[in-house]
Amino acid sequence: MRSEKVTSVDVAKKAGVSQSAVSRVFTPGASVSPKMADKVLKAADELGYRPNVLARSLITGRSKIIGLVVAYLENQFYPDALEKLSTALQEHGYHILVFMVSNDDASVDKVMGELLDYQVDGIITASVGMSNALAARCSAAGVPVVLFNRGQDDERLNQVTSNNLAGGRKIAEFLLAGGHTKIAHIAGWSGSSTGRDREAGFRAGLAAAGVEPVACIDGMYKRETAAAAARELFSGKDRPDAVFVGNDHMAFAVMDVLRFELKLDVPGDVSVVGYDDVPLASWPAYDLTTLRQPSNRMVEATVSTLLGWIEEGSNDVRKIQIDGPLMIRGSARIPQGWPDERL
Amino acid sequence: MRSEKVTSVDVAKKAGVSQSAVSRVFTPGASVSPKMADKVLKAADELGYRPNVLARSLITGRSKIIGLVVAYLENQFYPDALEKLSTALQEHGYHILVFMVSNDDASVDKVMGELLDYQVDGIITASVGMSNALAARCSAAGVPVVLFNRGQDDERLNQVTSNNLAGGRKIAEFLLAGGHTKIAHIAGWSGSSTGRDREAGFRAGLAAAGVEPVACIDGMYKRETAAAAARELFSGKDRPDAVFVGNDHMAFAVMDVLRFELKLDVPGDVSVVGYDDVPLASWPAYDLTTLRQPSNRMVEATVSTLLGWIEEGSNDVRKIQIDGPLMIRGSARIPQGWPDERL
DNA sequence: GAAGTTTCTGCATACGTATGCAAATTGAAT
DNA sequence: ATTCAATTTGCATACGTATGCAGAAACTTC
Repeated sequence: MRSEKVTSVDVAKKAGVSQSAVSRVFTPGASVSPKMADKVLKAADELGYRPNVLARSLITGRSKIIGLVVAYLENQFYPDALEKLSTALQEHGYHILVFMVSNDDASVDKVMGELLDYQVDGIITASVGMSNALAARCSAAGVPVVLFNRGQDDERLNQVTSNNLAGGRKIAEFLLAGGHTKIAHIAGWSGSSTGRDREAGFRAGLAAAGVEPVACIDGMYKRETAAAAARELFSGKDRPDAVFVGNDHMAFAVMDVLRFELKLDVPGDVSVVGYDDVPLASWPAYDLTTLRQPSNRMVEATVSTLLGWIEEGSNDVRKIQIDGPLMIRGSARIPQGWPDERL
Repeated sequence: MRSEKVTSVDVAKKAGVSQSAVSRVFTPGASVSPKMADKVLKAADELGYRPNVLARSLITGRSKIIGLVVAYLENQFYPDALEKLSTALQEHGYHILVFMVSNDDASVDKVMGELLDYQVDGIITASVGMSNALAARCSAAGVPVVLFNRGQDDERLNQVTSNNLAGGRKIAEFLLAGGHTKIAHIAGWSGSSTGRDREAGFRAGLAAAGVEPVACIDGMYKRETAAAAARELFSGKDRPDAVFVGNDHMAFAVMDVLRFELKLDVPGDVSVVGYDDVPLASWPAYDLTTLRQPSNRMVEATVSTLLGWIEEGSNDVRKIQIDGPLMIRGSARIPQGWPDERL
């Protein structure tokens, strides 16, 4: 009942040819005559032979495996990205090996070690940073890294993000145009470039009109933290009339608190704007105005960067920023005559 | 700038021992003297040596890779399960290789072939069925399979589900006790055992009280299909006063239609009950009454089954059903004195 | 049909590790 | 010190595949 592996040697024997011939038939671009290919494929088919990827990778140095490091899948943005990444890579013959981490350096380091043990051809980190030591190790091992939705200064790391600065600014302009005067921000985790950049862009946008946010709290990209922040900001008498929340995942928590705990009307009493445009944002229950991170294009950029390094030996580090439109929906007051970018 | 692999041979040379000695130091349970271990570990450390998992698996026949086949991650139940599965397996030294499929046999067959090429130690399919031919191939290859959240009659396939029959019945009883008289069902995909079992249990529960559902539509586990079904069911004059929706993901779509398109009150006009208890179900915006699939225990059962086959050579096929409680929330009328199972 | 060119094939070896076997070392017991 | 057992080590080989090299075969061209 144990497995009965069929190897290229078996096929060779059955077809009456050499093992190398079999190998060549299954290696795209190798030199084989049609006759040979026929013979071999027939034998292979009868035996149910398929090349062993692991053995192959031992010799080619290519495993066809991409390591994905991710901290949590609760924020819908990430499963969505994972699905798209996996599908896109699959079309190129690669597959994703998943590594869950908690977002501290020790955990990332440990996991990344295991990752390299698998001889992955490349690494994608989703919303996870890397220590410099680690970046050095990957670089030394010749394994390209793309930070997906996270920036970092290291000169060895590719990165793909949305244009968070521009996005933050656009949201500031939108809220100002809507006539809001007391504008707050529940920010993304300050330990992340995305959180910092969105805040910086947002502040810059307000500052251009001589405005300052009435409050700015780190929501840590967590529902609970964001909810607590919302309670703090909006319980008092002199509450803000608008809030930009650092991502949709937190924005949902904030809206829940505003509506169901504090009985405030959104957008009547408070305008709420998020960031990401996850599928849930367009569901009528939230109908959230939010800045879209174009995950399709981000995935595309990630995959092409990675494959460029792996298959074409590229070695220019790319720091890609992709602009996204503001998705205007019902959770924030819409300024008179504001152009809808989606049109 | 290309990679400089350091192998066990390098370490052996540096430590002045044989390659086998190095191998043994890194093989748990092998016979090595403390002195030897010290020498080798020191050399390994200085060179930054780590064993090559792929080369190792070539010889041991164990890749430490588990293939996960999954159709879509939009339904929050699956990313949640994926996260838990991955974390649990990681603790045992295994990792998940992801394969996305569309849910038709051809796609599954193709992908499953690639899967076996990677010499995976085991396969988990999440909400995806398998052709018999495929089951046979996995079995012949000695690769254990666990169907997660999907049942199938094949005698070679392990499976872990919630008790869908009991769950469906429990929901019927709950709705009947609430005094509902016109009860409809927007069912899970009829091509899946979960969809069929939930419906069967639900019908049985109603039948026990001499009641029949006023309507029963296949929602295909898709938002759009479920929404269309809701429009059809609830647009007319003589609308149902309760609906059991085959999973939470569809139930959210149904609630959106009821509230925002048809301006009906939930649960005032219509009671809605879902199935899964994904995190979103407990958010106040939906506050969905739903039957919990205990994903923690389902994951635990999946992992222990799989590891039993892989590491202990178990070969009894397990068909595990796990009971879950009804999570009573605000989307359905609560019968007088109905016991809260969670207490 | 001979010479030259191109295409194809088999041989041998390599990838990085684990493991059976026998030799070498250690330790215990006399 | 000597014998015997137990432990540790190195040697050689195997896992399943890809590929450089040289020879064989096929095809051109005159």
